[in-house]
Amino acid sequence: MTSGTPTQQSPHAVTLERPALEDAREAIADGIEREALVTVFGRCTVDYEGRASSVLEAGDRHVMLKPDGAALVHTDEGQQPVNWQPPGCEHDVYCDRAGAVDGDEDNDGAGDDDGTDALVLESLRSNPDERLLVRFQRVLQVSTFSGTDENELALSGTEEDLRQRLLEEPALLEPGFTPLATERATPAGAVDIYGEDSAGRTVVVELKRRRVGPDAVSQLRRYVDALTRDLHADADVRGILVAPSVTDRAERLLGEHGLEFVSLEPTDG
Amino acid sequence: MTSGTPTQQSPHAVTLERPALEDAREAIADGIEREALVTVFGRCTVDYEGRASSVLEAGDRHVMLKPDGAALVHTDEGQQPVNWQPPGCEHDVYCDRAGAVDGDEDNDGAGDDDGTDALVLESLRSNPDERLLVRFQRVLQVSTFSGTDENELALSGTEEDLRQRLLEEPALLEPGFTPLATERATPAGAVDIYGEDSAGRTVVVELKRRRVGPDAVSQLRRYVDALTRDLHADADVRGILVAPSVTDRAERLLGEHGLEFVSLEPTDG
DNA sequence: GTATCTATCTCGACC
DNA sequence: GGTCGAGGTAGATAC
Repeated sequence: MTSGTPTQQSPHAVTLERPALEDAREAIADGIEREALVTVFGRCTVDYEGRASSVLEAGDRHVMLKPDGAALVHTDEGQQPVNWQPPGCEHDVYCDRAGAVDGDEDNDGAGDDDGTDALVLESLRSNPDERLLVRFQRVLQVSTFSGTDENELALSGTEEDLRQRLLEEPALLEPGFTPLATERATPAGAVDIYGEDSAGRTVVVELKRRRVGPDAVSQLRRYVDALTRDLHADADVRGILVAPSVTDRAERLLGEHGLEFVSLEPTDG
Repeated sequence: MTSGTPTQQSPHAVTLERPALEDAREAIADGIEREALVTVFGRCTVDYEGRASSVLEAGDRHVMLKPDGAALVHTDEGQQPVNWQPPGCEHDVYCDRAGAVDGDEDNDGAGDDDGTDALVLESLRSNPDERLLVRFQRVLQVSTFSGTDENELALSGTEEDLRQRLLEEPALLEPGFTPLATERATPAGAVDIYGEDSAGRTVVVELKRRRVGPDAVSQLRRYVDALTRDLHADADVRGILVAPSVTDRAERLLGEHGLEFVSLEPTDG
């Protein structure tokens, strides 16, 4: 909760269990207003319309609304939400009397005693125009969470680490290699490491932190082609792919195009 | 909750607010045991070690453990979890007396009155070996959720829809185009649509549901190269990229390699 | 299991 | 804003 404003209270969580839909609506609206993280669990349908479109019939799901405008709908399976909306969206919540949902006519669940038929969460995005609609027939829990989170994730073992490693010890590529630039621009994009071998030939290095397939080889090939044209028609440009390993198809592609491979891990481990 | 076993009770949510760490541990262990979806909100540190490694210092975060073994750690920002574990992991929860965390020596929060220093959630994966450790100094809420979710997401507007559209109406590509196969195998991978134009020339079609960059052009190029070699040395193989639009760099690449582009959306909208 | 490719990819960086 | 490439990408599918 990076909303560490001076007015930040101590961290807290407020929960309603089996609330009437109108009470749930009020708690959610209040949570959005106070820029809390809001969760709702209950029986709902989900509709998405935008770049693609989707429909999800009734089931019990967990919905999270973040103060930055993100929305997540999770089932009990999978790491990914079944539906979502990215940060920057406008969240809205309201009760809907008109939206009777077939198959749920006999309102025997909780939250149906206030005359409303459904609690609707709406999340809107522009550019592209996209809309996420979660319609709850029954709400089992609503929570709002506030807190502080000043720290950021420190991640290591990335491609950036691999680059650092190679720049600090260029001989890991091959004896006599001299790095001259990183992120060197070419018409085909920026080259990871640009340098010279012991014979003075231009070397293009493409780094990948993990085992690579044909895509990485094509990428390296585009860089080599672009640099060959950029320098001289008959320039001798070597292309070297650096990664822990390559797939068979990628290895064949490397051979076909006269490219090389050096096995190296992001970390010394 | 697709765990729709015959013994499935009615959907329910159980919540503890500001529990002692040992009570939290018991509720979480019970939730994991009953294959519920478990959430924990509180002040925690997060460590990940595996393909890469990461450290996240103390802050208030929302953790979700799914019955399929997935784990998600969410801050109040971003659509993506700050740390996670994929489905298939083993979840474990225990209280830790030894793990005193610097900067939190004066235990003034809730849940510190039972003599334990931290509540630890551990999520283990094998192949690759990866470990996620969430250590709570303070727990503000624990919830366990159960329910039923029989329905699956129905998504449209995908690349598959684009393929269907083109197969039903091949003239959308160009008059006289005849599709002969989908997913035709080549040494470079499977071609989306393989067919013939009105002059009997082989046509390779690569589909993308959205605006494409250089990667898609390289992919198409690999297919055309592979098929040219596969058929005859002097075979005339056309490569056509079908997508809503292309970037400038991709367009230039298309021209360089004699490939073509047809603008088409996944849906008629 | 490995390999390949799609994705409402998300995210950040750079122009 | 668009473009580009990385990602602990995840997820599906074919081998």
